[in-house]
Amino acid sequence: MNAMTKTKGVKTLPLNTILDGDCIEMMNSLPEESVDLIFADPPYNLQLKGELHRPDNSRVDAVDDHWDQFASFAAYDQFTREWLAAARRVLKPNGAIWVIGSYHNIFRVGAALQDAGYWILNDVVWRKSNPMPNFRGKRFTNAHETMIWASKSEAAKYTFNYEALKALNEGIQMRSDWVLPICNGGERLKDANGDKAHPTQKPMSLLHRVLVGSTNPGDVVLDPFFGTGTTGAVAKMLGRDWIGIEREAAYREVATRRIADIRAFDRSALEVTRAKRAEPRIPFGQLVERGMLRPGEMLVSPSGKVAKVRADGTLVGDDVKGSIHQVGAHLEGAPSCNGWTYWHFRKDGKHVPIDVLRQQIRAEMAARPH
Amino acid sequence: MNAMTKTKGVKTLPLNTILDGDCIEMMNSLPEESVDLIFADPPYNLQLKGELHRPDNSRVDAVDDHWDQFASFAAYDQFTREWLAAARRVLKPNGAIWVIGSYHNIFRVGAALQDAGYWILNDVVWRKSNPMPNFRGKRFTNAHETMIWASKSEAAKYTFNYEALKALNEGIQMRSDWVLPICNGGERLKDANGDKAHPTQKPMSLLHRVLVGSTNPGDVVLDPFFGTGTTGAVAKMLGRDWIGIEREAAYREVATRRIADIRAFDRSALEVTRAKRAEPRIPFGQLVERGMLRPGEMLVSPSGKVAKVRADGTLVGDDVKGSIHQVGAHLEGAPSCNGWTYWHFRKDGKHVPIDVLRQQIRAEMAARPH
DNA sequence: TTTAATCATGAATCTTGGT
DNA sequence: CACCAAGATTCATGATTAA
Repeated sequence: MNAMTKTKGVKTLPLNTILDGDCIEMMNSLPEESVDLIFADPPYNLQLKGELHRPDNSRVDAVDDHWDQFASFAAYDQFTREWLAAARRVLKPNGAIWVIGSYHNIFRVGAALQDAGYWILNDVVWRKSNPMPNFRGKRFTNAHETMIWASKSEAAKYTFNYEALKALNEGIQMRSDWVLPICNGGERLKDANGDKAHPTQKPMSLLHRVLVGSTNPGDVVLDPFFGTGTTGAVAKMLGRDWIGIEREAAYREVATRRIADIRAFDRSALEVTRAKRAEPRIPFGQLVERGMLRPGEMLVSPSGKVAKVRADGTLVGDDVKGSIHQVGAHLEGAPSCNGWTYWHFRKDGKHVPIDVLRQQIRAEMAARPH
Repeated sequence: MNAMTKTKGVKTLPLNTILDGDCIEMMNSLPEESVDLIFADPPYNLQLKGELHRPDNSRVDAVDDHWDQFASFAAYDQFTREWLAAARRVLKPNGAIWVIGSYHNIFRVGAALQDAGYWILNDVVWRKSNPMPNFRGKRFTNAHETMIWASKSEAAKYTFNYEALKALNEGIQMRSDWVLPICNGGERLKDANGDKAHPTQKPMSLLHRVLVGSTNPGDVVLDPFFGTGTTGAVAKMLGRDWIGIEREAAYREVATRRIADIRAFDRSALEVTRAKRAEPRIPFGQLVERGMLRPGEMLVSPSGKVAKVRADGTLVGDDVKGSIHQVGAHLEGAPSCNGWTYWHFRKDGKHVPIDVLRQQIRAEMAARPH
């Protein structure tokens, strides 16, 4: 599945390929609003010290020389703002972006994201289980990196596979701090000399969690700083389409070989636990229509409130009538109420939530889709 | 020890007192280059919209105080730059600053710190052991806050008590992520009505680690957003001098009473700081994320039942899907099942319990406990 | 008196689809 | 766009109440 067109625009989307060139130019060559997710691992600006030289190469003596400091950060800021703008252009309205960085650059990236109109959803800390120690004992072990997850706008309906992430975390909702080992061992790519092929290769486990959590199978994932292609490798595994941009030929070659060796997981393994919201909606009245509940039958709540079922699928209680949710909320004096779990009917002398009847209908619908 | 003079300047340093007024004006009234450390917990600019209810319909008591309201990012940035400039003026040349924040404000603060000429030494993540959950399941649990530790300049000889922190951390060098509980229980200050005296009181354990690590006894610690005075309380305990600035009379009164009750070098201060070592709970999903098992791979049980691994760490078998424990229990018709010992994967033609993979991860964690 | 069950709450940018 | 209604959604901890 190469170079397929997925948009209505004139330009085609070069799916599952690595583009050779500057990330800003290449992003600007792609169709507008065409990708679902961007994962970006931009330069960390660690060479800042080197940029603290004047144009004539004289060394800056005073460390509080604001002009030089500003000039250096300003250059990084300008680069950041430009690639974030280009990224924004190719992102679908309901798309999202992840950016990873360290304290050297992440504050500037985060501020630029906000200034560009992105809406931060979380900052996520990758807590390294095996970081490099601080050898000189002058600072804290730099044991984490920071990722920012942001939607294109405040109003965007971003993808978040809450239930899948909760399942990944053994039933407890996923937190903003992820403990994962750094990339080493067999996963770490080596060049012909046996040296590491890329200085900052990210672990696949990190991308696995990002892509399972914020994309669906078939989505298009763009990585403008592709490096050795961890994003593409995990995207292929997980049945997502990907686009990489990388200037360095050596990285492109390593990434190409690497991704070619990846086998995608079969489709059924990619199905993840669905959110209830994705289930088909069943009006309460259908339970009455199908005879699962009889008009006139009394429902009870855990707190002992009662209401009577009417033929049109509404309830009537003391002083109130309306939907199962409205009557429940009114009787509890609560701002809202999920009537499906609140109301119970009597069966074999026991109280059973009416939600089990809804589940029966859904099971039937799944067995006979039409 | 009140109102002692510790500098050569004309102005005196109002040690161990709370100054009433705007933090910028009050800092500008202090002598230049007179304090050793600044700890700042500025407004976060949360920009909350409507109300939020827990699933049980109770209302979340949000931070909606007037002091956290800013008209725009630009207004917040200007405020930040002004107080950071004033802080810079009172800081000794070898002094340092800590600022705490969340993703709402910390990127702007960090960029402003760098622009003002501060030199970031570490960003430190406070990982909350008991954060508030994300009730609506729309994002990751916001389980951490970020602190930036910066010296006044790149050349500054900042204080870092490496050995003390290593001792606090059971002999292993202190990392940039600190697991500490939020402030609750008896430590949480209450007002006359029994409500929390301040919406964002920080735990003493956090300040303990900051002050042990980056000050010496007799140093002067300034907190321009004093609130209920956690910084002053811990400073007094640890034999450091402190200066607080706080506009709200109610907070000043609570802080004054609180600090008066503190006894220096209270043994309990040390006990509070010791973080409990987290139990190494390993979600099954981590085996998938780490590539130890592949989505689509089949697991078998001793009784011959089979199930397929999915990308989100759930299993799917005949007629059932869920966690390794749920699926095992269902297939055996048992009330419960230990999936770790029940399920086996195939390796070199043999069936190996998946618990072996969990033990591998635990062994890695034991070798590198943090 | 002891133990178990229940309740309260924390720096939160916390829904979605139809009319 | 506004408005309305359906209905989905929580973890750890300490205090309080019940047994």
